[in-house]
Amino acid sequence: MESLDEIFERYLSRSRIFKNREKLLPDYVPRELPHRDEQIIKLAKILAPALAGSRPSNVFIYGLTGTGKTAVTKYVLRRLSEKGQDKVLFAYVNCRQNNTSYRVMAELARSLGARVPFTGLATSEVFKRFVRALEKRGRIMVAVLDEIDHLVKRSGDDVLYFLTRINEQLSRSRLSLIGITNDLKFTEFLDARVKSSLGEEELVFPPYTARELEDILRQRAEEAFHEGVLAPEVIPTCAAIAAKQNGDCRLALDLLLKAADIAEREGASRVEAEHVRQAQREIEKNVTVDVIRSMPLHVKLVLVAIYLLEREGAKNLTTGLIYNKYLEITRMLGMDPVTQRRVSDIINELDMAGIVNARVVSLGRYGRTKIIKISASLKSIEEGLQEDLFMLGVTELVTR
DNA sequence: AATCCACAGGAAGTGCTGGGCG
DNA sequence: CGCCCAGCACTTCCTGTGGATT
Repeated sequence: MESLDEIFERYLSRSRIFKNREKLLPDYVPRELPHRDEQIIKLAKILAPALAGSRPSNVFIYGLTGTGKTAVTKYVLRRLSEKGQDKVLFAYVNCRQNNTSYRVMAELARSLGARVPFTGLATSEVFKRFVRALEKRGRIMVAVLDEIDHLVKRSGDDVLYFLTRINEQLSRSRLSLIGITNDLKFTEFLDARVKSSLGEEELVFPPYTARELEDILRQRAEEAFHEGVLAPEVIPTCAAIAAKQNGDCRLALDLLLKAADIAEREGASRVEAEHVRQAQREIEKNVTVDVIRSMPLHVKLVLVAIYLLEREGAKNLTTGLIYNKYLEITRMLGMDPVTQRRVSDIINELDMAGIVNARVVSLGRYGRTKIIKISASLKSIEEGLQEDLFMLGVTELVTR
């Protein structure tokens, strides 16, 4: 066991591995974005008219996670605002975090300095405040709606309808929209008018190949690490793992960061390929554990039911089977159960979160149901559930 | 070809929290 | 103060359905 002194000392005496750790964090936008020249130029051409005072076309950006959509957008906007001084207004809203009409509008209005409480107002009131604030500024505004599919799936396209037509209500100002999504089929859910308006221009981001990921990592590594601290296989390993995950650059960078963190924690002088593999396991586990921890109680109880059934060796878990087990658990705890309808939704939520795998099948005479399988590791499920079960005094359910 | 199971999953509504606004 | 708002977890009521079995 190392002493506290030793732990703090390592940070005081500056890292042996990191030169600048921040350059690997997900929200850092580097000075150059390798292999995205085409997209950068196209986006810049679309947005450039803003500098001349005319409204740029709306843009729709597609691409899987970690293909550089957000980075390219932020990069181009940053360069544009450097050139345009305060001619152009910008707003960036992440619709995964702000996944309701109200919250998106509140973010946009706030970016213009309007005062909007985080709850309490009618959405139409927030619309009004946004319009008023924008009109007062008398500028062109470019609003980025990142992960816009989350918004539409939850709250419909009313906000988008409003935003795409907002220019009719403005005389001194203009609004352009950039919609970013990683769901390629998502436009199907859109109102035709919204779809055509938002899709005035389209931009596609293909996944990075392993080679391209290596280039990116090398460039970042140069900024982030001291020379010679990476074993030669480290970058190719990160790139290869991430390339398998749809060429997800965010994952590649995260792997590199975590691997280096692990190496540093160990007091190693170099990052080795083994650290990358450890990092991979840690990332996978952390994601599920965090997701489970933050879930409402009954979602956890349903997960306990699934977990127990799976451990009992039950095959072909169906909704009904799980519901019965869940009822048993709530009875044991003396709690009121939720309805089967709700449990059906909970199973879908668990599926969306990647913790279980649920698919609807028809068993003919034996009805139509969902077949559920656990897809996360049992260990991380145990870890995610532990605290709550401890509070309920039933830890023994999950630990043997 | 008709039947019928075991649910899926849509629509609308409730009760609660945490906040407006005048 | 009273009334209104959004969001969330959840309920109630409901119609729909793929395909093995009759």
